[in-house]
Formats: sequence, structure tokens, C-alpha cells
Amino acid sequence: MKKEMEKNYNPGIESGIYARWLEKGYFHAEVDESRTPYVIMMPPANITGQLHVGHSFTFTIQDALIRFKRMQGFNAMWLPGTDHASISTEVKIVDALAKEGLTKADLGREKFLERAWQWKDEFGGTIVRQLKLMGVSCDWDRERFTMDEGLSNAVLETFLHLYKKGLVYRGEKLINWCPKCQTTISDAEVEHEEKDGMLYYFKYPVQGGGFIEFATTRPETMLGDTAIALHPTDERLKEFAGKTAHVPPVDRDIPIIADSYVDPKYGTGAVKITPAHDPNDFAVGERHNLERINILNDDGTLNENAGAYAGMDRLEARKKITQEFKDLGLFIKTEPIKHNVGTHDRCHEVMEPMIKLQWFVKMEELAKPALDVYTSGKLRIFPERFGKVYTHWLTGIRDWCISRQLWWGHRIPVYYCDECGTMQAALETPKACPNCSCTSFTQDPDTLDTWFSSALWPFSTLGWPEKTKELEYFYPGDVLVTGYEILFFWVIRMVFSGIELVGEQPFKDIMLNGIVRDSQGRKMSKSLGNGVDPIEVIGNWGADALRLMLVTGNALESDTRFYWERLETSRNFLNKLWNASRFLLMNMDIQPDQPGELTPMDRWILSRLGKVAQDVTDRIDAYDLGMAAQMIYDFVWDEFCDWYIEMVKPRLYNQEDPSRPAALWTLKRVLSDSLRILHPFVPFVTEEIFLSIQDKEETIMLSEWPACGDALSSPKDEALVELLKDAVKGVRNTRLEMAVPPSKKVKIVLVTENPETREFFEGAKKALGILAGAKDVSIQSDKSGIGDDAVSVVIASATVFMPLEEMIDRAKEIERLEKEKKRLLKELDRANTKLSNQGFVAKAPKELLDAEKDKLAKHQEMLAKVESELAGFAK
RNA sequence: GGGAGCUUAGCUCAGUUGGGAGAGCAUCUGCCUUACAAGCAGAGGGUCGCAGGUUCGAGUCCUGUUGUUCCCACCA
Repeated sequence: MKKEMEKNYNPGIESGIYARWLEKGYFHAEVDESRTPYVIMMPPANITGQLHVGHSFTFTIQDALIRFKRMQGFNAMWLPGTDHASISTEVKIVDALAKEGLTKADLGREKFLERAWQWKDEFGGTIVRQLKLMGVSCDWDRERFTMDEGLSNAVLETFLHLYKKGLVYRGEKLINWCPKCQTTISDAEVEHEEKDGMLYYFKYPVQGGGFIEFATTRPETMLGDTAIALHPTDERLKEFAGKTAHVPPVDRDIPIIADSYVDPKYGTGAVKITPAHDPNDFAVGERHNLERINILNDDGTLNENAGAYAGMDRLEARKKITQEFKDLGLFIKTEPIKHNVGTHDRCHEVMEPMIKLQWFVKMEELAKPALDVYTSGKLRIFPERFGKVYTHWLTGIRDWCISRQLWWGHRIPVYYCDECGTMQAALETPKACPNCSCTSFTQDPDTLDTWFSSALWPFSTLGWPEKTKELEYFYPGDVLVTGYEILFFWVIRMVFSGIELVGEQPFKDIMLNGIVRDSQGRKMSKSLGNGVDPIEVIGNWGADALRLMLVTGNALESDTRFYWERLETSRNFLNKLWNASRFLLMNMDIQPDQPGELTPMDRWILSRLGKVAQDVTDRIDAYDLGMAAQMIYDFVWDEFCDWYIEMVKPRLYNQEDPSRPAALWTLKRVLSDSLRILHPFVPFVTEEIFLSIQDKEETIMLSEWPACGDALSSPKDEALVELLKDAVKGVRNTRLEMAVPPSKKVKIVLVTENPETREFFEGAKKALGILAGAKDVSIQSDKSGIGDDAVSVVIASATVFMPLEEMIDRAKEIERLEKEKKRLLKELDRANTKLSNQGFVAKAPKELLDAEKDKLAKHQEMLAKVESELAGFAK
């Protein structure tokens, strides 16, 4: 069979392949008790926005893993889906409404949700289409969305379960409030940004005369002060004992208290206490039973408790109140400082601590087993260093605030009696109030944190809480692959949710990947405009090139940079692979089923292949995909293309050569196995080529992963091939040094006393010729017939002579041989030094010692030959 | 304030239990050798951030330190 392939690789081949895979149902996995499942849950993509190159990165890793395991015979199931991303989506819809001059309130809850569902249909669809261009082999029949009926039900069931156990509760606590998004956010969503700020120094008048000085970064919170604190050892306490300080703007007298929270060395050693707007002050307030005065409205303006400042924005009030204190003579000074300010990670608005009645998940009890599975080794984290981050976060974790003042999401299943306010948690509106028998209820207006539902992803997608056969078979999954930035938000929460609700951790391994940065190492962001659109890249270079670039030669857990040049390198490799295949097809007029009589070269490349298959397998199993891809890349380009294909050419070109079928068989075998090993990384091109070079199997996707470690060659074969390579390299180098033009085909005489080496080179004569650019190669056991003036290349256990006749430059040859002699002397010196080191001889492993001795002997032999050639020349 | 990563060729990065420093890109020199110029054959280029220590032997292990990035954190 002779098929025609285009001269160059063209990523255009990708279109059509994916559709065929889909049509054939290769991605779909069914429950099958006779097979071992391998399961990955795809982190659901947010329905906001588009696929970005970070998605490409993490999904390439997952696809490589799933394709690898599928080829190994596992029942591989990769479940895809999308996330409603409550706050992100809601903010985007609100923005879109604003452009139409509308607000949420104008639409009302129901109409707003209609808009949100329209949004979901549009952007959810876009991201799925884009994912498909990447070549991901996930089971689209099992695609889920976090607000699907089944998943929503799982959310409600979870809430009820935790509610009944007392693990979710409603409480009035200090929470993080985003005045811009006007919702609570969890601790995990607060980002600490270092900002330039001012430390303001003021003083309050003390009852009966005198002042107490203090400092603050938020002067407006003075309006909510209900105490001023000193360290218990502070001398001033004696003076101020039992007295109150006066807060002029609100005309309030506040106690002067002692609390060890105060650092007597910082600032003035006195701290104003605002229990309603600061976590520390809140704690102090609890200890001293202080009043909590909330001074803020939800939008960040001051409320009626702020007296004259009511209605003013908090930042404006800050200026005004400072001025008032100046006028009263109570202002001391300001001092510029850098301090960390909590901001909302979505909108970067400065977050305000406030006291509000919210829903929380009690964490202590849930965190414990999640810690245990890690410390006991049942849950593995790659890279390992994130284990520390994992345990640290779970240790001393505070309760998780889960209620959000948003509309888009799962509404809290709690109903309040309209008469007496009694609350009931239920799947549906209750029939009657257990307290007053009233039948009219109002559901809690809030929705749940988006991560509350994604925490259930590994099992809600499989039908939980129903005991489905899918849940039974596919749960727990094998590995979770995701970016390290959502370890807290998502990964940890999946772990404790899985353990609490299903009774088992949701996956065995966690693999955290880094992020893709721009070529200067900066994060890709809209504001910088340095983002790379993967769809555009795929359009120009193909998904395979993008995937290969992202995965090759990087430790995937560290951040990687995006370079267009590296994309080109990847594309070039694909072209190389393409052409190696074309080469095979051009010569493959027969398709031998049997290997026939293999030569040492064949056995060498086959055994290298087996070794590479083994190494790649090991690397992938250790989640070291970067090295795995690099190894098969190097094998294909260097060993297979640059060496094996070149040395096999004379056998192929000669129809009469008895070793021709073996060469063809080997070529095809090595190529097709290489394609299989490459397939997880570059699925499209490998499928295309695989289908061209054979017609027994209908897809490479389901073909068998290559056998590892085939022991086809002996160390002897490898040594002989190494010798051949040395001879070739030696001749090539010498030709350059002796300025022999490439067009000049030289004559080569290889001399060796070793009969086995002679036999090998007899068989490899033509290969040596083609590789070294020689027209005439002969093998001899001695130097007879070769003049003293032949250029010589000394390799281990042989010498290659090039009788250059008229072209010889004697001085140059002597110089060359002297240089070689010098090099060998240096080698000998090195080996001798090592071997005369008593410590080394006594303690080094035997293999190393033997290797050193062998090297010494080899170099001695080579030196002798070089010296003899030099002597011949000197005559 | 606590923790972690990184620091290796001009650039970007590999380097698995300690045993002669690697790749890609870039630079330079030759080649249109009938799979591939998206290619082939070569070359140059590194006191492995610095200082100690352990060891027969350290890029690799230990201690300290420089620069850099990130994460966590309630100092007004």
C-alpha cells in the first residue's frame, strides 16, 4: 500500500477527526464491573467568558492522563461540565443590564433569573465548543451544569443534612462585606493587598481632664467606637481607672479598658475599639461585653448611627471627621504607612467587616477527617509541598460563611413563618408552622456560595444522593487536576464534603498545576491585554502544537511562560513526525507481518523504544508529564529520525537486500509505537498518521499502549551501534576539521582486530557510508594497504582511516592528532586520579569502579593508537 | 509577622535516590544529501546566586545568606 501524504504537516487535518471520535462514541464510558475504572472529574468551567490558555494547560494535562489510561485498558471516564459561578456571572449580568439602563430591582428576581439562564445557554455553549477544539476526550454524554436539576437537588440535600447535624447554622457574626457587590464573601475570597495608607493620630478627652491618644487607619470608625483599650500593664491605667473617654462627633462616653490584645509598643499604646467593624475589636468586645454599633449601610455609606455623617460615603466621612477633630484640637498627626487591606478578589473593592445575620458551615468537625486522609497517606498531593498548605489551611480554619445576597445560584432552603418567624429547613415550602400553625412562609432570600455546590461535583454529577450504579462504580475518582489557586476554594471543600456526605474521599490524588504567564512572566490579564486566545492559536498552529508546547519540558506544577517561538518548535516536531511517516509510506511497498532477521541496529532501536515506553509510562504515572513528553520527543527526533532512519536507508533503497523486510517491519513498529506514546499529548496528528500507516485498527485512541522494556537487544548490540555512531561522528568532525567539502565523497577503511566488530561493520558498511558521506567503505583486520598518510579517526576498539590522497594537509593532521592525544591524556589523568583515591576505591559502588576501570583501559588503548599514527606521520 | 518556590549557557527552562553539567530558542560555520530548509551536519558559550558544612565525591544533602516571585496572616 502506498498512500500519498502532503509534504508538510498541516494542522488542518484536525478538523473532522474530533467529529469522528464523537460519532463513534469513543469518549463514552459505561458502568462495566468487569473493567477497572479510571476517573477524572473535570473542574467545571465558569460560564462567564471564554476559554483561556490556562484552561488549555490544565485540560491538556487531564486529557493526556485520560487518554493514556484508556489506552492501557482502563475504563476511562472524564466527566465535563460547567459552573454557574454565581457572583461572577451575576456581576456580568448586572453590568449588561446597566448598559441598558436597568438594575436588578427593575427586573425583579424572576426576570433576572431568566436573563441568567439565557446567559448560561450562550456562554456555556461557547466554552464547550472551544473545549472541543482542544481535542479533549471527555464523556460529553455525562456533561453536567452545577444548576442542573439533579445537582441542585444534591445541594439542597446537603444543606438539609448539615442543618440537621447542626453543621450549618445561622448566626450574627462579623463577616466580610463587599460594598460594591453588596454581598458577603467568605474568608477565602478576601485578598490581602498591600496599599499605601495613612495612620491617623487623634486623642479623646478623658472624663475629669486629660486626653488619651490613639491611632487608626480608618478614622470614620470612631463613630462606632464603644471603648478604648490599653495593655493591662500600662501605667496610664492607674490615672484613667474607672474613667470614660468622650467621642465628640456622636457625643458618646466610652470606657477605658485593659486588654492584652493591645501591643503597648505600637503607636500610642492605646487602641480604639470598634466591635462592629473589626475582627480584633469584635473579640475584645466579646470579652468586655461591649456594645456593637454598626455605622455602615450595605453600599458603604454611613448609616443613621453616624449622626451628622449619615449618608456620606465612608471615604468622604474619613476626611470630614479628621477635619472635625482638627477643629476640636483633638487631631495630632498623620503618618504614611504601608498596610495590608482586605479586598474582594473579584472586584478588588476594599472589603468592610460588618456584623450580619448569615449562614455558616461549622468547620472544625468537617476539617478533621479531611486532615486525616492526608496525614495517613490516603490522599496524595502533587507536588508534595502543597500538602503543607493543605494542612495549614485546615488547621485553625474558621467557619465558612455560605450565604450570599445574590439571586443567581441555589437559594437557601429555609423558610420563615410569616406569623412567628419560626424557621424550617426543607426541600419544599412547608405546609404548616410547627409553632403557630400558620401556613404562610417566606423563603430565605439568599443564595449559597457558588463553591458550596461545586464542592459536591465529584458525586452530585453521578446522581448522589441517589445510590446510582454510576456513583457506586465511578466514585471515588482517581485524580483531580486543577490550578493551585483554587486549592482552598474548591479542592479542600470537595474533600471534606465527599467524606461527610458519601463517606469516602472523592479522589486518590490531587495534582496541582501552575499557571500560564506571558513571555515576560506576568500573569495574563485583561487589564494588561497580554492574554493569548487559544482559539486563535489553534486556528493558526493547531491544537496539537499548542498542547505539545504547554506540556513539554516543563515541570507542570510550576508556572510556565507562553512563547510563540516554542509553539513553532512544537509545530516543527509535528512536521518531523509527519515526514518520518511519509518516509515510511514512500518505502512501504510490502507490509511484513513478521520481524524476520533483525540486525543489531533493528534490535537497538527496538530496545530503545521499549526503554522509552517504560520511562514514559513511569513518568506519566508520577504525573511528570513534562518529562514524559520530552523523552518521547527526544527519542523520535534524535534516535529514530536522525539515527535509525538514516542508517536504514541503504537497506530500504535496495530491493534485493535480504534485511529489507526486517528494516520495514522495524520502522513501522517503532513509528506506530511512537505514535501511540505520543497520542496522549498530540491526539490529532497521531490519529491521522496511525490511520494512514495501517488498516487493522480503526483508531489509535483505543489501541494498546506499547509494551514496555522489550528485551530485544543485548548490551552487545547497543555497544556496536554506539561504536557506529562514534565512527560516524568522528568522520564527520574530521572532515570538517580537515576542510573536506561535503560534496567530496571520501573513501573509508575501518580497521579492527575484533572479529565481532568486523562482522557488525560488514553489515553496516552502507549505513556507515551514507551517514559519514563516504563512497567506498571497507573493513579490514589490519592496516595493510593503507598508507601512513591516511587521516585516522580513533574510536574505541577500531580505527577509521580516510586516505585523502591529494587533499591531505600533513601539518593539520598532526595538529589534529596532537589535540586528540591531549584530550586522551586528560581523560587518563582524570581516571587515574579517581582510581588512586583510596576513599573512592574503598567506598564507591562496584559498578562505578568497574566503569572507571573500563574507561581507563579504553582510553589507554585509544591513546596507543593515536600515538602510533602520530609516529607514522612523523616519519 | 509566618510559610513556600525560584536563583544553572545570551533568553526560557530540564536535571528522579549525591558519582564526569543538558535541551529548545538565539549566535556562528558548512550543506537544496531523493522524509522533512518547518530540514541536516557541526561550533562557541556555564567558578550551577553567595558563604560555610557533611562526604572519597555536592547543581543535587545540611546551615546561613543575596535577589526574586507567590501563598497565608486580625497589629490599631
